[in-house]
This record gives sequence, C-alpha cells and structure tokens, in this order.
Amino acid sequence: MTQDTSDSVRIADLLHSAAIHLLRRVSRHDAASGLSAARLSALSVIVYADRVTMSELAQAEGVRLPTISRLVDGLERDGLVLRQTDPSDRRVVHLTATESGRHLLEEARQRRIGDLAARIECLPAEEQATLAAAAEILDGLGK
Amino acid sequence: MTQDTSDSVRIADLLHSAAIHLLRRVSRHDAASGLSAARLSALSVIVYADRVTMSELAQAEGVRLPTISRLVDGLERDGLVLRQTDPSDRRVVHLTATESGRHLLEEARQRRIGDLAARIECLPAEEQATLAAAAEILDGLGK
DNA sequence: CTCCCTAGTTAGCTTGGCTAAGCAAACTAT
DNA sequence: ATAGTTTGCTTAGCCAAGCTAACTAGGGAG
Repeated sequence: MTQDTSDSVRIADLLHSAAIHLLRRVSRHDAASGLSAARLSALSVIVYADRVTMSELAQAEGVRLPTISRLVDGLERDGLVLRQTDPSDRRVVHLTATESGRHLLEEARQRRIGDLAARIECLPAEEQATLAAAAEILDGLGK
Repeated sequence: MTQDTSDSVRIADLLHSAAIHLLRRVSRHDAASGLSAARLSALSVIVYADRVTMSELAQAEGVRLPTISRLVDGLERDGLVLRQTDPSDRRVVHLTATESGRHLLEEARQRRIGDLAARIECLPAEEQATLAAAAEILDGLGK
C-alpha cells in the first residue's frame, strides 16, 4: 500500500520529466513555422477538432476568452482560420482552419514527429513496443 | 524497412500527443504557485541544475538572453533566486535558488506529480511497469 | 596597447496573459 | 410582452514575456 504509492510517485516523476524533455526537444523545430508557440498550439486544436467555438478553444488552451479572441484575430489576419457565427445561436463563433492553416500545421507536425520517429526507429523492436503500449495507456489515463 | 518507418512514425505520434495531454493536465495546478509558466519553468531549471549561468538557462529554456535577464530580475525581486558574478570571469553570472525558491518549486512539483501519481496508482501493476519502462527508454532517447 | 570576442544588460517594440467593462443574443419569469 | 438574468464574445487597458539592436564590460590574442 505504502509501496504502491511510492511506486506510482516514482513512475509519475519519471514520466513527467520524460514528457517535458520530449516536448522541449521536438518544439525546437517550431520556429520554422513562422508562428509563435501560442498560435501554433491554438491552430493545432482547431485543425484536429475540425470545428470549435471560442470558449472551447479557450478551455482547451487553458486560457481566458479575451486571450483567445486576440489570438484568433492574428490567425484570421494571417488567413489560417475562419470565424463563423452560428446561425442557430448567434452568440457563438465557430472556428475552422483554412486550407493554408491545415497545410502549415501539417508541416509543423511533420517536423516534430519526424525528429521523434527518427530516434525511435533506432530502438530495438521490443523497446518500440513498450513505448507504443505506454502511449496507449497514457491516452486512457487522460480520461 | 518501410514498415519500420511507418511504425516509428505511428509511435512518435502517439507519444507526442500523450506528452502534450499529460503536461496540459498536470500544469493546471501551476496557478496555485503564484508564478507564471515562464518563471516556474526557469526556476525549475535553476533548482535542478543547482547552479547555471544566464546563457545556460537561456539555452535550456529555448529563449534569448534578454528574455532570461528580465525573467531573472523578477525571480530575484521575489527572493527566489540569487545572481552571483563568477570571480574568475567577471562577465558570467551564476544563478542559484534560495531556500524559499526551492521550497516553492518543490510544492509546485508535488502538486503536479501528486495528480499524476494518483491516476497511475489506479492502474494494474502490469501497466504501471510498462509506463516505468517507457519512461526509462525515453530518458535515454533524449541523449 | 589595440582589437575583437563573449556574457549580460538596456531600450524599444510586438505578442500573449490577465481583469473589468461592454454588448448583443438567448433564456426566464411574471 | 417585457424586464431582468445569463451566456458568448469583444474591447480596453494593464503587465509579463518574447524578440532584435545597441550598449557595457571583462577576457584573450596580437
């Protein structure tokens, strides 16, 4: 029982630090996109959700509505996303990525994933399997 | 060969998204520290490195020197870190955390790890082992 | 001593975070 | 209906955090 707790704390610690290092590493390529970290992250949510409201995006980014509003101003000005007011409830604004937004994000994603995949490819098959299994478990953990 | 590549891309993709979700989740507790994300992250580097120069910190954070300089101004003003010029090369500034800085960081870390550990603890032992193994592999991957 | 390089800081800008206040659309209730 | 409330977003105004360019000061090479 006490053992269970200290084990999970140890694992949590390792995973936490691994996640930090992983993201620090892959995000070094993001500058090539020409977008700031905040905009790239918001664009990513919009692209993968296909359609989100301002409020949903704010919550996903862990940021307040006014922050998102200005961030989207920038993305819209750059032609990466579109605002569309919902006809059935004219208070809500839906966001969708433009073709150019999707394209830009896909390139950024490939740079990140490519870096990581190249290093994973050098691992023995067994370790690759462990990583894949762990990723699935973590996915479930997020509820 | 082609299979190897597409496998590692698939795994990279899963891990990347798992890392993002993991950090988004645990960082929700950071507001309780009273520090901004940038300051908390810088403090964490200083505490774990024990002693770093401004340049080292800038590189670790993926940010330019002037940004770090002002960030450290804030941390110093809050009594969380100390600047000390190196006597053997008076151009370089070493940073160390104060007791209060270390304490604040430790609390923030516990909030993050505690959240994660609690969820890991609910997993079957086998899945916990997989996570632990994966974390070790990822650690090695960062070189 | 002169020149240049390196480490940090300062200045001035833009972007990204916040709260408070505003506004219009959609509810609720009398 | 219409008065009041709630909801979703925007605007305004503040401060922190990012950048580049320009400066200061210490070290090293000649």
